[in-house]
Amino acid sequence: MIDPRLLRDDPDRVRASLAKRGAPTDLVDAALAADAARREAIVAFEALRAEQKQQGRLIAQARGEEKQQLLARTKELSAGVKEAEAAQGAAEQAWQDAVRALPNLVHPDTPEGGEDDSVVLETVGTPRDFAAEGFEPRDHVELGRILGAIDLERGAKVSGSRFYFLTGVGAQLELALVNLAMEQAREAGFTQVIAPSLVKPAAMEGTGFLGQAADDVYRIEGEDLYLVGTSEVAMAAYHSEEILDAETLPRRYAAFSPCFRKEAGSHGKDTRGIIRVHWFDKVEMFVYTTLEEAEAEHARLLAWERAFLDKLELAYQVVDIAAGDLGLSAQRKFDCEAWIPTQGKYRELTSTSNCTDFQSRRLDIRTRGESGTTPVATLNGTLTAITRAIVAVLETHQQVDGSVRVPQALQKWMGCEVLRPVVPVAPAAATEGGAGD
RNA sequence: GGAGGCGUCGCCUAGUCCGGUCUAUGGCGCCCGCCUGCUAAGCGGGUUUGGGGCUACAACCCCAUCGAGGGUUCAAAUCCCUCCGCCUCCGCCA
Repeated sequence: MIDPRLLRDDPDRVRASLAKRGAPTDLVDAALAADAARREAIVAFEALRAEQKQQGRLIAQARGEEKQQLLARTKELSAGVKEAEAAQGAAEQAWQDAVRALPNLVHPDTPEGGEDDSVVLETVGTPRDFAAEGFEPRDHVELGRILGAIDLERGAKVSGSRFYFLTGVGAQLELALVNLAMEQAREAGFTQVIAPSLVKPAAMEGTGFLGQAADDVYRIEGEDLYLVGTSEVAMAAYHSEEILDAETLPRRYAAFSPCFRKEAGSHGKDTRGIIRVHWFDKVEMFVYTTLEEAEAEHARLLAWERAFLDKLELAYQVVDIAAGDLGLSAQRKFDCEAWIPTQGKYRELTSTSNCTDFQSRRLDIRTRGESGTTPVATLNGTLTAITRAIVAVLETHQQVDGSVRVPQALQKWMGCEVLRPVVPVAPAAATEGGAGD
């Protein structure tokens, strides 16, 4: 939630931010009206309540006749207090709803507009040129099959579409990626965490995932629990309702957890393979820091994401996500998109968001500064989302005979330099006009 | 799953039976000041959090806050109900 004081003092700034996202600005007027109504209700209730308390003090001291008279009078007051209290509660709730509906203010440098307006900041490495090498790359589904790494048929049989089993070197790859990510995080000073993937509504709500993203969230039937789509949810709620000592900031966590997404509204998109699935595992960086440090920390998170992609020896680009595509919580978001050879394009592998004080206000996470307690900033960034990392690694480092070269950094965790087919494979098809062999 | 115990403003703690200067006690820690060669001790003061009024976003005043939410009552830390969490024992399980 945004700073209510800012809303009151400078509503035009909030309007401008909404406009940049392409969202309706009348939300601001609704929130302002709710704020005025709320304060009015508070004043009314508190006046009555103060009077009631004062009377109560007199009654405690009074005796006999005098006491009876006072009692008669305060009985009437009591009803008024109850009424005013209920009115205040309702006004408070209406105000909460109105303010919480407002998305975070966007960063001044965030590109205006929707999905198509995101800006590529940098391109790193060069996509591998299979044509020059003279063979047609296999996609990760095919590679997964011949390496015995990914079993999609049985995933569908057991759990349905968009599910998979990682087997053999596939399972090894997941563990290797997790280990590599956790090792990097540990060396950078992160605390490693294994986080729960079932959370209470407050955690989901507080991180902003029950807003427009609610359709994508699994809820457990008959229980007041949700399956998280990212461990950001659990890690943001981790310090909820706490005041963190300033000396302990920044607090950096690298959390492993499974992630679950309904992928509602993406029917027909990425139906093949494990690019878009209902469940995957992920190592997520999550940071609590001061508002002053947030932007610099965001740059650091991006650098750590890039360092990891470099270790996987991938070609990728860094994208500054446009305002309309930020989601409720983020002030700014950078995606790292890796080149997927058989798709001929860059696809999101990791993403880092600066949520400033938006989540911490909702979850009540503060720090004690010179000017009293203030909300902290929260930031998150993917170190590795397993399935997409596997797709990029398999497709990028494949060889003509169906084997896959293991990036150097992963070799220590894989215990080998090359993944070899477990079934007989013909050499990949030659590209037309390619060098051949 | 069953039985019992507990939850008070950083930590510990008084208060809860029997509702009313509880406007929450005391200690520890911490902060400020005094004293003092220095330190310690001693002495004095301060020290939950959120919100509102008024404003210089100060000072001051007010309201809420005793795990959470309801209820009873003129009045609730205190009585009643529901929920949550922790501890002990039993059962079960990985």
